[in-house]
Amino acid sequence: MTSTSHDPVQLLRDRFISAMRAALGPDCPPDPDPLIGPARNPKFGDYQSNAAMPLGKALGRPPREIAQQIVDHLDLAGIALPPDDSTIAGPGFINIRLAPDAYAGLLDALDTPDLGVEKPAAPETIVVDLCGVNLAKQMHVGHLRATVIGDALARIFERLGHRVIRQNHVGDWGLPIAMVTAHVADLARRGTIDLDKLTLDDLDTAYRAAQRDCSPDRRGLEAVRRYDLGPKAEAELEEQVAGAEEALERAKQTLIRLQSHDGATVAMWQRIADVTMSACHAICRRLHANVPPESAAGESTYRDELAGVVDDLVNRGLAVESDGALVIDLKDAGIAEPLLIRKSDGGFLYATTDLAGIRRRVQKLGADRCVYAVDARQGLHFKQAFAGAIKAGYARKPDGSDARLEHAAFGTVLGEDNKPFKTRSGENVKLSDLLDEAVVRAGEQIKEKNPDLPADEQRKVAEAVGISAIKYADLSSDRVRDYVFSFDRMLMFEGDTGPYLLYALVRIRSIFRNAAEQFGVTESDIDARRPGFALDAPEERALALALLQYPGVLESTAEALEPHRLCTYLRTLAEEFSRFFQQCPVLKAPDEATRGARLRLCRLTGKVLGDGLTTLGLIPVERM
RNA sequence: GCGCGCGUAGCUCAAUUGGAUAGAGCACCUGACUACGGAUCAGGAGGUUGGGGGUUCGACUCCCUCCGCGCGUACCA
Repeated sequence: MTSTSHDPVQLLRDRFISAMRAALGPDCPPDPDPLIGPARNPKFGDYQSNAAMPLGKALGRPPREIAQQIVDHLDLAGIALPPDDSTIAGPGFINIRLAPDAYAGLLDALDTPDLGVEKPAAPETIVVDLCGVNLAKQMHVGHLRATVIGDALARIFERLGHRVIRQNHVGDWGLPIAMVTAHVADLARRGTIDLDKLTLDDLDTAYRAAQRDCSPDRRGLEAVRRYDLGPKAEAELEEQVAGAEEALERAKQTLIRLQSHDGATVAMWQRIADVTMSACHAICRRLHANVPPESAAGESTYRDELAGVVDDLVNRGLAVESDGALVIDLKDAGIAEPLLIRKSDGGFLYATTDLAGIRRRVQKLGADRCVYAVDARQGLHFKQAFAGAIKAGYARKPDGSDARLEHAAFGTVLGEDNKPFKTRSGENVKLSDLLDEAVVRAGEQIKEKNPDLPADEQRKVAEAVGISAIKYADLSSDRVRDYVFSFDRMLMFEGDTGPYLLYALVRIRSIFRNAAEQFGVTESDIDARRPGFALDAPEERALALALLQYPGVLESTAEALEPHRLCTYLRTLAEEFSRFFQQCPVLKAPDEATRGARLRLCRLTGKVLGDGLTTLGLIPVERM
């Protein structure tokens, strides 16, 4: 497999594979992996191969001997310095230092419109489950993660040239939704609310009221009777229980009417859906998360498929009865807990819907890969649903293989007290309030640090910085871990934060504003003339090495479904740029050639940084 | 009970998936042509990677065991 890549890792990989084949002959594995990566420590070189040690183990020979053999057959012409005494080190590391004149060529090759990211040979269709709002409920921090992480993953796939289909699996069906529908209908009938001016706040309140009204306090009633707390308390609770049972019954009737497409009931439900979804889409737009209306694929859209799914599973003997319910046994997949697909009362469960969801994604949407950005607490559920879907053949692709089904699980957002992020009274924090506060705080800092910014730009910048800060805080640590939500930390303008990354880009923009003023040179001039890279200073070479890693980082981020890798990379890139910027004068460079070379380096850094930030879903600005 | 996840510097987090002397940021200390945006940079200090055992050339990473925290464990989604 030859590569036309300009990514040094790929180039070195090809050279190493040839060398390994030549050096080891029949001992060489059929698909040798040279294990090339950026050098762990710059003092050893720029890149390293770790292939000799595992080979030594496999062949039962000293790894250094194997390393020597590989090096003897290694042709590094045009890429790296020829091997010397320090090439093989330690137990058998092979260290590579790029040839000084290779840097410029590699960077020049990277400086294409797609920044070295090659179109995939076979683009995949990847369905990303994200956002997952519920009808009649405010979005909160949980939705923040599902939206921000899901959108970032989707953007990364898109950036790599895959076909991405976003699915907002809206919780818009079932008894809880029927409860709130019935409740809102009641309120409307009594004239307590105005349907024309219905807000999500109204619905959120109604949702909780409906939940309460439909939960009979039987334990309370028992307790009152057991401890004989008096006829008054007993009567109150009896009334509560009776009322709740009645409300629950009405909700069930409402659900039946919904299922049978009763006009007035459906209209009420639709009104609730419209209000919820327009609020959801407004928040997503504000978050710069691409969750368009057409990505909505609520549970309701599966309602007519569920009976078919269950019949199918029963007919094929995959689902069996157990205690009156229907289950799929998954012991052969190593899962003790069976997957419930129908309740003993005949109702379907969310697993049923998710099976139908997988079937639709793979069979109808053509998914090669289904990614679910969903809370880690759903781990067992997805393990079961995936195993069940595979067992049922719902994940089978036309070529006979199974689509990849992956749960991009994320941890809980915690408050400063290390407990799940809630208000003091134990309520979920509204996502919109959270965004507001981040923006206000960002605005205060911007006003202080850059008072000359016109007021309207200040507002725009504060919005971008505040939102980016929240998103970066959510994306920058390992997905599955819980993290503590702290405005103070995420909005620091230094350190590992969104604002710091935005700032690095702002400095580059500023250089070009000055370059235009002082020398009449613009970014598009640099793009057109493409002045040669110089890369004499160590800071320039370090920055160049960082830039060259970009395509590889995007790949590994997509493979692992871990946006924090891209975050870490961008922060390192920003740091390398700051070092370069500190050490190497650009506009005050000693001569015109150096100035041009450094402007070109700034330009390319700006492109990669800007591209990376956008790919994560952050919002770059010109000034801040 | 069983299962899953987590435990790394005072704090918040990384570690190319088994590689070299475990790295960053905050906070702390010392410096930087009086600043191409200092919202920066250079340096210092800070560690028995929860404990113990094992696997091997090599372990934060894999296996066993114990401790602590969180979550999940069939008719809610």
